[in-house]
Amino acid sequence: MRGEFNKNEICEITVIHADIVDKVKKLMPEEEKLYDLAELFKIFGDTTRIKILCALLKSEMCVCDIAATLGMNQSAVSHQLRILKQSKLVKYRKDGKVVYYSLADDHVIKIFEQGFNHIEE
Amino acid sequence: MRGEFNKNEICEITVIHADIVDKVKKLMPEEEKLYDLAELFKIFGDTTRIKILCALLKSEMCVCDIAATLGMNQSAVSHQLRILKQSKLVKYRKDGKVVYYSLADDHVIKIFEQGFNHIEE
DNA sequence: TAAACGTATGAACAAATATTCATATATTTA
DNA sequence: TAAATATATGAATATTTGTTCATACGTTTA
Repeated sequence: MRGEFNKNEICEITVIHADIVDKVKKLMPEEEKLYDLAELFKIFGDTTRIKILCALLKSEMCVCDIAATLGMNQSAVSHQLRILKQSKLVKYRKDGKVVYYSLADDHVIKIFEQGFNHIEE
Repeated sequence: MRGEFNKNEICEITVIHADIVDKVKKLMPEEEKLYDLAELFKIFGDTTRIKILCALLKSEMCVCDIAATLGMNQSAVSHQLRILKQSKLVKYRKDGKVVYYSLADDHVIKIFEQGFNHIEE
């Protein structure tokens, strides 16, 4: 009874095709790289951030105008902008007390395109 | 003192560039589309699911082999496969009691590519 | 220089979600 | 047919995370 026996082992994982498991294990990218990839997509996995990025796709905007466009309060938008900034998806410039945000590069556009491709079919 | 006044209003959002806000509002995709886009990226925003997809990128695999490859228990993998299945990112076929999963189409590859492009610079 | 204003941020709270555990289901095999 | 096995799933728990509120910071202006 392998199941019962294995319950006290380090790991009760069963393997059916050891060859495939070995092959795929070798082909998998580094753990850290996959972690970073998930972290990146996590940024896109929030409606507020998607809306902000989508707005910046159309125009550079200041914080309060973004808030007005989305119908959200300034604080919520500011918090999310911080996350987008940390992920290097947006950049900003200051003009007096106004801070203008814009897309950091065109990766956002490409990622959006692929996303839309999937949901539109 | 507009700030204090507005605290009792429906909405205290300030607008600096009304023209830009109006323009961007018109150009924004439908709310529902953006929601769906965020939902899609949310799927990619989890390390376990990223690893599963990455494994399936290399080979069709059964549930327990995926679990063995990732060093996770069968239940956790099965739960995540259900989510991937619902999002139509993976498909499956049954052979006796074994269920084999594979990528539904090549959208996953494209989305991965764009993601890696961003983190690798 | 004091008030107003645009933005940033820490803390608190609420909601979402991933994993584990136990168990159910379905298929094969002895 | 009973036992073994591969997978699925509901419930519980723990963690993560988004929003709100209050307030701080930095800049402008009266």
